[in-house]
Amino acid sequence: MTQRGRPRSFDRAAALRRAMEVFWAQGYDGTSMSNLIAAMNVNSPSIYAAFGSKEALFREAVALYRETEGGRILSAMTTAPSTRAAIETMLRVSAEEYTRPGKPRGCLIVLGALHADDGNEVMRRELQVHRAESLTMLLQRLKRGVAEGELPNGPDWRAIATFYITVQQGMSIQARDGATRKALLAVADCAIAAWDGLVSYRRDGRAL
Amino acid sequence: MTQRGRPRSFDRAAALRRAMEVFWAQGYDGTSMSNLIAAMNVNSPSIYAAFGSKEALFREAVALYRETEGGRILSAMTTAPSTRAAIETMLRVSAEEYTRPGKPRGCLIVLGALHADDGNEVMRRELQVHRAESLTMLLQRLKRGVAEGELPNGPDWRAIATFYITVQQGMSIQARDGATRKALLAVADCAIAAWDGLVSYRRDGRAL
DNA sequence: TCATTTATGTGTCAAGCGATACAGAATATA
DNA sequence: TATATTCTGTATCGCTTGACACATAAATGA
Repeated sequence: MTQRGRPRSFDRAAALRRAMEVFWAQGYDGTSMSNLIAAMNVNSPSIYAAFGSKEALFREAVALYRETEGGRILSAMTTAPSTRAAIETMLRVSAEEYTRPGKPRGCLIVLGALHADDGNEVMRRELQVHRAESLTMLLQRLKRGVAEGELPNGPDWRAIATFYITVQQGMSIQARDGATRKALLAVADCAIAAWDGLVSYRRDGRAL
Repeated sequence: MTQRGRPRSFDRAAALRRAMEVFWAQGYDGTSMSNLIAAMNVNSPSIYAAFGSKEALFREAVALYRETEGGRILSAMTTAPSTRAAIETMLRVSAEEYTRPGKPRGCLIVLGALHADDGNEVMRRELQVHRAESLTMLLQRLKRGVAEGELPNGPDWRAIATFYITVQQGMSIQARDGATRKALLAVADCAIAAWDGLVSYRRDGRAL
């Protein structure tokens, strides 16, 4: 029993990529079905048949973003030789991803649904969960460094992880405002400049 | 020749404050006239008579925000005894402002209109200008430190100013995601931990 | 007292929103 | 070839959006 009925006349994966870019550039609320119809070059009944709803389409777009763009940040982080290099790589690859020519600037997951207006509380919370996962993964990387003896046990690693995630998220806004790749890399360098001081925190929580 | 005609039956300043809080919480696009009518407790013809349009109302709301909430950050920065204290104060006051109980979290100017959907390009650009001004003011404070001999002439002060603004903007997103005031203050501490290293940058741009 | 001026509440406008009903077209199975 | 199945384009649904027309209410000035 193979495929029944009239075959789909458009490339579902390609259409999803287009949708992802529109959501990425304009956010969930800022993207209308008209925008999607134009970008995907697919009429709305076919979009609904293939993806279910605007909400479901956004969910798939976010999943695709995490696999592709977001995945490059993560994999770069996990293959780094040291904890410090992992953080540095995360920030530097983020700077590059957020300023790719021909692509929307900044991060879809950070900028996609920040406000809780009337109907989009669900999507906002889902992106919030994804953002929280980024923190968790960075924190796990730090704790691995501690477990392996690379890093001391004293510092507030959660605070440090939060700091670097905050810098990364701020870079999304900077990218949206037109910051160059070079400028974002300089921001990453500045953040890394804090590392040595942060790692050598004393018991009382103050820098040496 | 005093006031002619029927007097206004609502407090314009109070209604503007209410509007500001709605825009602050939901953004420009995310806020509908229905939301404003409900929050301000004023019917739409009266809103249009008093403020002109949704766009003009948002403009006034942003101006009010800058005078009040934003003003507290700036004045704290200008009265600081040293450049380092100015930056530290800016970040710490930001952490406090972004987590005031009973108020929307994060910064109206940072979060108010990030996307360029169909009709709001004008407001996005205006907020962008305001954000650029924040960078300019911080940079001027740094250059003052250099001029007064407090700081050396070598470091890329624009990059350093951009770094601290990036942290501040990232804090808006963190605040939106529910970060506690304590957590944001810890982020500020981490950012400040970078200061000494940044100030002592060598000619070649690498840390000592 | 009465014209003038300004603000108010009711009701509504055209346009756009997300989502579908429907009939026809294109495939697989029987 | 006949039938069942699935996708396509047209056209439109009910609803919300930002904005405003209109008649009325409440003030001042002559």
